[in-house]
Amino acid sequence: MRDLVTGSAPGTVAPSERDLVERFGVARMTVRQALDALVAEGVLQRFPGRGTFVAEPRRQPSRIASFTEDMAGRGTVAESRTLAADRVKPPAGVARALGLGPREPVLRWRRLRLADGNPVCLSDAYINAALVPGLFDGPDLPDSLYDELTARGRRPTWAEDSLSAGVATPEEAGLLECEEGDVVIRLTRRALWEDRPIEVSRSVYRADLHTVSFQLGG
Amino acid sequence: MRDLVTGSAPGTVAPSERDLVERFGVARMTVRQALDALVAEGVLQRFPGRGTFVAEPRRQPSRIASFTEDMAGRGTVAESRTLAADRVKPPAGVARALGLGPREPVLRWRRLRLADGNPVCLSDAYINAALVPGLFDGPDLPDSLYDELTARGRRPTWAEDSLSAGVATPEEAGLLECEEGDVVIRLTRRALWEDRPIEVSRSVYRADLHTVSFQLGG
DNA sequence: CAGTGGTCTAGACCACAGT
DNA sequence: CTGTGGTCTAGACCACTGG
Repeated sequence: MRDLVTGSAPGTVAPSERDLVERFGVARMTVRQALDALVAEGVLQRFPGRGTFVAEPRRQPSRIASFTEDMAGRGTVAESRTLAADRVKPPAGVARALGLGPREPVLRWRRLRLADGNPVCLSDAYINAALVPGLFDGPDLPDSLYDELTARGRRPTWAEDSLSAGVATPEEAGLLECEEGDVVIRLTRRALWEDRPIEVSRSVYRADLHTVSFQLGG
Repeated sequence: MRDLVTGSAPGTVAPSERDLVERFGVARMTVRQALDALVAEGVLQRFPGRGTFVAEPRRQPSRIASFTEDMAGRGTVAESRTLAADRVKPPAGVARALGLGPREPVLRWRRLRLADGNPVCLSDAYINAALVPGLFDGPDLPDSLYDELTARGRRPTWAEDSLSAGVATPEEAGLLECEEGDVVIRLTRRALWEDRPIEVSRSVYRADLHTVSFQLGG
């Protein structure tokens, strides 16, 4: 069904509903339900009295992207160096954001992120261990946190990113290969899976090497 | 129809489809179409074999918000002081982002934004004059750009916000009542209405007074 | 005018939950 | 087992568009 229109240029007329009824030997309500799905996806657009047309591709709001995906979208090569991957007693703010008590197990994954070879970001991801058991137990660490969460059916379904700006601490400056006091962007993400907090991350970006962007819908 | 469930606690069972058929003396396909709309809105959720239930309120991704709306969402009072509202020859970058030639008319609205009385943001909004004719021609300026665009059926349908960080210039520091060299967040918005660029704005926030956040979906 | 999508009817059979 | 939503049929009338 989808084959009839996908690949067609935006603005192309789709076959009329009554056409499809004959072609597939099916009731019109059935045709409409199939078309309804495509309309909901934004593939088709209906105009009463005129017909059904292939829609202009919709601009999408930002989805929840990982660093790797973000960089891929910019056409730059992301690298990652793990500085720590362990079980920690979470900082109080992180425990609160994860909705966990101070004793509940939390995994931390500290990474230095490079874009095209330059150190742009230092990130600490705190993960609710109960939702991703054995994450660090394999012989190797996962290549990508979000790929691993996706593979386990735990990819975040909602997230809030909060951005502030400040200056690099001595430790941050050392890792990011910049000067103490250089301007940095601080990004905190709180990510939920099915309304349960699964990941809280704190990232520090070198402001001279990185801008952060978001696409917003209607 | 909507009255039957709205206001009910999440998790409440809705009347079954066959119930509604009898109650309204209508065909089941008709009932389903009505329910489909509520399901699409996220008000209801269906479970095959069990029934239809009032859904948990969905977390929403960020919509395109104005400064005023953003502040209202945080429970703080927004004020605005207009520093300039005029027709300008746009900076080259702005003209490009608006998809206009350097000669086409662009309106600029420069405002100082206060939150709870503190100057937190200096913003320049550049507006495609052709899409909002006579915006500044009335005896008074509009109270809110986005309210005015909404009233004219021109509220942006899509936008991209890009964030970077830096330090305040002497001019910015003077207006924002901070020190030259203080850390600031720079936010550029490119807003489209029906795929046509309508507004480009550049805002500078005092990093010590403001954080920016975005909610992301799936 | 003929053709389009929008809506509706009064049935039907299916797969699936819970008892 | 009964009741639920999921899907489907073979019609019907309406409002709207375009020639």
